Amino acid sequence: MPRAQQAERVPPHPDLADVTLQQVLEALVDPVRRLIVTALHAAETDVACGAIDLPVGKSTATHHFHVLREAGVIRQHYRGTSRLNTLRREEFEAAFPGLLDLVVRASQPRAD
Amino acid sequence: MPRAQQAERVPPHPDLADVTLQQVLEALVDPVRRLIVTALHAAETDVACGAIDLPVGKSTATHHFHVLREAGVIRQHYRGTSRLNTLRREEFEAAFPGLLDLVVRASQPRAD
DNA sequence: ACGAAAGGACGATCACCGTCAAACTTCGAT
DNA sequence: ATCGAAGTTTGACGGTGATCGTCCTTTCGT
Repeated sequence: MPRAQQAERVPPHPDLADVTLQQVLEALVDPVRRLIVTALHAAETDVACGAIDLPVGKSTATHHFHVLREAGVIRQHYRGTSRLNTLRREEFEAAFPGLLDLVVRASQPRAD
Repeated sequence: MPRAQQAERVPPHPDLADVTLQQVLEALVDPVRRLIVTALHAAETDVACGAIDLPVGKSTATHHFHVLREAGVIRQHYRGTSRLNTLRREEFEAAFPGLLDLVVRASQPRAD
């Protein structure tokens, strides 16, 4: 095992051109996953999985992050024992304009 | 039974302000329902349920139209033995901007 | 009045997806 | 070297929703 220089292992991320609307809708239809999206949107920097408190167990959380990553919604990379997450804002917005806004907006208390 | 003048029975339609993003995403995540949306979008006038050919049986189709109506996506009214459907374009667009466009756009062969 | 056409209601089935617990892996710190 | 923290993997379970077939209802033609 090459002890290289902290290779910052990166799990596979899809090209957003290869992500289908079906995938994206399936990803965003789950309330827990929208919670994650909302939290990441509010964050200024990368956020570790455990830093977002979710109403589900660890393994389920892992699953949700996985789904979001495969749908091109978030980007993940390791740092130490943590996995940091970010929204793929611009990219995603370009591919599915308006969608993230809808999710974020719906999470806010209606204050018209 | 009052033989009134063809009362054009109308099933209950939700106010779009009462429709949640959750509902809408659940409605649009189904490919068959997106097919319906696409067909209605392409149509110039109201369309009967049977006029859209779907890869499912009659009762299933009825179910899908029901879900779409409850999610505020379509409007339905009877005419004779048929049930006519329309998209609630402006209303829906105002409540969930961009969503219908995403669905319609995704249904078209990628012709960038 | 009858029959056909267009839907709707109902019950059953089936597959999938979210959930959890438990065991395992990695990395950092002591 | 060891321990703990943070995730991951795996397998099992359960609920929900899509689907179908069948039967019922309504309305239009004739």
